[in-house]
Amino acid sequence: MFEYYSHHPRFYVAVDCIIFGFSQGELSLLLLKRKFEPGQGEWSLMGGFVQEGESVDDAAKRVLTELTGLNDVYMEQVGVFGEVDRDPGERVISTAYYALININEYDRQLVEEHNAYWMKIDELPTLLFDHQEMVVKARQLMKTQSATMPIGFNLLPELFTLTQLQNLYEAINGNTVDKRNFRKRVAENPFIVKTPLVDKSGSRRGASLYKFNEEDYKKSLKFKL
Amino acid sequence: MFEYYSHHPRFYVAVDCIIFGFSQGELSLLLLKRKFEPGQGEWSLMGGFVQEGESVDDAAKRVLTELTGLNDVYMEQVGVFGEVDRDPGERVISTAYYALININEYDRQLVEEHNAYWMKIDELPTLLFDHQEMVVKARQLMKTQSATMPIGFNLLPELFTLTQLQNLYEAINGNTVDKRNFRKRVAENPFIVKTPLVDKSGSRRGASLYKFNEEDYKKSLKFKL
DNA sequence: TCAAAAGTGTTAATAGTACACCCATGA
DNA sequence: TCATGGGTGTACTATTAACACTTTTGA
Repeated sequence: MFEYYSHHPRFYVAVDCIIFGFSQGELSLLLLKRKFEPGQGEWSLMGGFVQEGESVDDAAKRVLTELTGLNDVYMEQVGVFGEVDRDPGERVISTAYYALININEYDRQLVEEHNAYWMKIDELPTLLFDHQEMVVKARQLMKTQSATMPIGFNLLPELFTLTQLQNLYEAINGNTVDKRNFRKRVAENPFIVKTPLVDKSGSRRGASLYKFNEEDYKKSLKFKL
Repeated sequence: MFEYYSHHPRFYVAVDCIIFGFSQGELSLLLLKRKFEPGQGEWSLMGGFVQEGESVDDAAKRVLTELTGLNDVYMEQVGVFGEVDRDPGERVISTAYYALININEYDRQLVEEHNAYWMKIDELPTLLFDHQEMVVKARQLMKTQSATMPIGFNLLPELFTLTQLQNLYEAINGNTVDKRNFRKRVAENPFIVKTPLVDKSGSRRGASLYKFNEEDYKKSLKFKL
């Protein structure tokens, strides 16, 4: 086409996914024990190569679906990792994305086929290449974004208790907060609404179930917790 | 090497730079009036292709130096732009970076050779491809980062008055703030230190010149303005 | 009846915002 | 002497943080 492009080199372009899940008050990542070279036997993020006719964002979605069977998952771009020797096999430029999934809803068979396991975020194994760095950056970004965007709900079931929500925010921020202060903030948030339903599984007394009203949020696009 | 890679397509990978400058109380971007196809005659960001043996970050630095003659410039990655048809000539995956430079210190001849001009940030021309989107994302990111990282000083001379500093923060945040409140915040910041020097160019009375103590900042890595 | 989680208000401390006048100087 | 930008303090408001006991109910 234009001569402008043709003297320049071309590169393999990949995507890698930092897949967050939440259960039992703890954040986890879905990691692969690699079945192939390079890095066979090592732990890595789920990744894949960008294809012709596919945007980078779409490649990330495809790769996530290949592993989890899920569509319409919340994903955000973390950044480009473009060091020359980051992959010892060949030069590959990779874009990291984080994904937030409901840990109860993925396709267990696909995950098993890929040799993938949930690992608690504070007990992660050593990861190959620069995947460690991707995870650090993804955690940081997710934490920042969760303060001003209602992304945490992607990690919870549609109906959740306030204790679950508080545990989630504590896990994301790596702190603990006072229960009364937390619930006061929730009460001030017009998009977190109480349902008449009660979850009896976590206590004898039972806890009210809440949901996030996404429709109303989309009208205002303001969120704070 | 590994067969793993070889079936996958390869892509041109580029970088584009959103170059911020500050003078007369206004933020500007350094933009090119393109001398070549595709997009000849249109306005664009300064860009270039990643080369073999060069990291993506290094490509961004090189491209910035090609235009401005400056080294050691503050740059941050804004994100990957990977839509299939974003460049009508060929498929190019581009990573945007923003750069903050002291508007008094670039190489004017190089800039002229590249057909580049400073354009006020609120009077930008229409940009080609998805460069508009890159600029929006860069402005947003820069604004966010300037609240918690001492990046604004890259846009100022080493010695600056408090009025200049206030004008800068107002330009970044798109607001105006009370002078006394602003100066109170500055006084609480241990890294912004008064020098005995006075700038008589902006007023009859003269204004004290301040500097940012980068050494002390690096020891604490905490910043707030 | 008691263990275990749910639920509930008030007060103090801190941070942020609003506001107006005098000062120093060169032309 | 006066026009211009530099410099300063206080009172009010809003937000955030600290803190402890009662309720419900199934085992």
